[in-house]
Amino acid sequence: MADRRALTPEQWELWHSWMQAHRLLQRELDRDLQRDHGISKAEFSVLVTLHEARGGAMRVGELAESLGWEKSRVAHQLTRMENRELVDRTDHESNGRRVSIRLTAKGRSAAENAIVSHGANIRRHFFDALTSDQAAAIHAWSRQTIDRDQATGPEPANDG
Amino acid sequence: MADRRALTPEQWELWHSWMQAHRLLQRELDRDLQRDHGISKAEFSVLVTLHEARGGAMRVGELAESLGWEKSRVAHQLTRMENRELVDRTDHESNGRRVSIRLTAKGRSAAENAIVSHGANIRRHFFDALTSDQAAAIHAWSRQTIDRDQATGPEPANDG
DNA sequence: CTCCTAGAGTTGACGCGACAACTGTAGCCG
DNA sequence: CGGCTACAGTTGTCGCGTCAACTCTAGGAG
Repeated sequence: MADRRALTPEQWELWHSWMQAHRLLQRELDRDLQRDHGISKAEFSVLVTLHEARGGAMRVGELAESLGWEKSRVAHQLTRMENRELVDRTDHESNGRRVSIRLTAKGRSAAENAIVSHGANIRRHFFDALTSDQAAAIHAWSRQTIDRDQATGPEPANDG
Repeated sequence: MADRRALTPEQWELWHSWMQAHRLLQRELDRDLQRDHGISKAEFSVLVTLHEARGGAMRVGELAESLGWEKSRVAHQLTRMENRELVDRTDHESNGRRVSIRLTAKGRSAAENAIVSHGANIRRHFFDALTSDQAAAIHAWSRQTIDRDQATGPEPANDG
């Protein structure tokens, strides 16, 4: 079934390029965000998600679901962000272990300031250098990969 | 209704999908490699690069150049791999600080065992979900991004 | 009531990756 | 010779991300 050599040299080259390009892009965006707004892109994602939450508060599980992250990752991230006073955790009154996550004033303003410029950076570093064919290819692969993963291993908590 | 003015909703969706798909893929590949061969993909990259080196030895800088990694990253990785007895560092004879990196027997066999199955996993999780047009588009973007990065930031330490 | 389980959330350990600061050697120039 | 610089490599620190193990609460079965 499988060839002796699983991939051709061209495929290895493609693979290597793809990984490296992705890493370079991530580094670039993270640097920009850090320099201009003092936050990382993981922090950005959390801030924006909270900012868009109606009521301004979410539970950890909702955040994880909405971000597509594992809960433990969210918990760790929130710990770091709480230390930096971007969010706070308030015990949900009388509701046991449930916790409400909220933006602090600092977190809110970081979210609002960062969102436009981060979008502009993504555009500059990514979309501007992308043909529509390339965008379509990447999008198709991404959707497919996510769908396949959800089909084969629905590990991230999925209420249902 | 976000303040997401810099990018269209479709672009944000593409971006978000891509980030997540990439992470899922990496996790999948890393899990497979860990389960089947007891190594990570970072370790795999180093092992294969050393395995293909003529003479079986490389210096840290060559490794960094060949992998497209920063030297500090290589040094940290080598420390971990040395602890796990996958490689060893031998002082280059009488040549001051220069160091030769070599595979151990364990490292060599890990490399040889892992390469086919990792290739097969990459194919299964990545290439099988791509048409050749999509692969070409992704390859083009990757090369473009890497070239652009090398043009804009070749690090001041490298050139006089 | 007590035990048992399920779910939400947290924690610790560990590896990856980036950056900055450091060590040590070679070579050059006064 | 002493000092300056360039370069190769290492180290420390920190944030990200995963996994496994843990705590705490609620709810159900005996």
